[in-house]
Amino acid sequence: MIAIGFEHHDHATCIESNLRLAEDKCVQRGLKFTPVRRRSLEILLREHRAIGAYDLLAVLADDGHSAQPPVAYRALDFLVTAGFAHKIERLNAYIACCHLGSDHTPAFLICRNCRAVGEANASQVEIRLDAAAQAVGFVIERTVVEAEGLCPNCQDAA
Amino acid sequence: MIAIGFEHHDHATCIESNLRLAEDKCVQRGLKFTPVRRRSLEILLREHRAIGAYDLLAVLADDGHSAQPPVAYRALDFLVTAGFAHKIERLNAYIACCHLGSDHTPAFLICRNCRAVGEANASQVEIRLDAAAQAVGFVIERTVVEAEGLCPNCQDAA
DNA sequence: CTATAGATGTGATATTATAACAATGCGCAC
DNA sequence: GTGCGCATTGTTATAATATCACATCTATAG
Repeated sequence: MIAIGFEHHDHATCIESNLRLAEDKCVQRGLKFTPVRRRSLEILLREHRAIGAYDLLAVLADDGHSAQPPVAYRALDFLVTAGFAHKIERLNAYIACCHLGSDHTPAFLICRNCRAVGEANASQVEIRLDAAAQAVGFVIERTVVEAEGLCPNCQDAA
Repeated sequence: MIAIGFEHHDHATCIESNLRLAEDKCVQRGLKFTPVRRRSLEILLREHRAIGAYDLLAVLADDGHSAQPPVAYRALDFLVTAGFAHKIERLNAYIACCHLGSDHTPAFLICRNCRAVGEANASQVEIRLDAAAQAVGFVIERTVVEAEGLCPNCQDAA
């Protein structure tokens, strides 16, 4: 299980390539990567932090888009459904996916101080939970794994 | 990893004994198990389902308590902090703990249809995540593990 | 008895999310 | 190319969840 998100990397390239990847996926699947949707993903990609729907909305509004909540929620819903972004339940906030497109069960490492979020693989977790679930006849459809704590930077600051 | 919550059991006894346990814990730790707090836990214990803060508030109001939101949120905060209840992040709702008092990392099985919630042990999950976290220097303080799906009853109904 | 800290009462407000319906645009059958 | 159908977007309103701020009460340690 490898965690991504707290290492340094070429961020401009990271944004570009993920946007391209998303575009490709949309073409493959016949989804419409409209300007608001594309721009929303771009905004999320600029951070490796969780962003609230209303934060996203504020940026979209600056761009000249309509500033009504459904605009942001629809874009987020599209991105999450397409697998381009995830919702961080613990924060009621959203983050761009960093293994864009590949099918996966993410686990998140959430800094309670700066809201930076790292993404790890939780497939092992899912397997174990599934065993427990089967024992009581429960069928799992989706799993949320979120660990809250302090990221390296915020530990140093403290 | 064993899941609890979907089996039949003597519910009256379950409520009674958990309330007594909570009372004991409060005495041990010098916490005040006030009427609103006790009643709130009782309300949560009556269900093995997740209850919204405003649902709880409505019941408290019927009892003659003040119907302002802080009443419910304070009681819930106390119960969660004491380990007598958990918040289900996925639902923004609350549930009584069913291993009351024992220190544990819970994992939840949440029925998306009836909101029934089973509690399993996630200590294995925590260990694995911790390994991934350490690799990037992240310190985990708390872990949320929530699986969403269909409980045995709701599978039959469908 | 009294100072204190924790608990509660209460009104206001912040934050997150959805409903409902009209208007627009875009691909496609004809 | 026209018009039909459907997904997307615009817009208003409102629902659901959560917190702030400050006054008042209560138990209890000293």
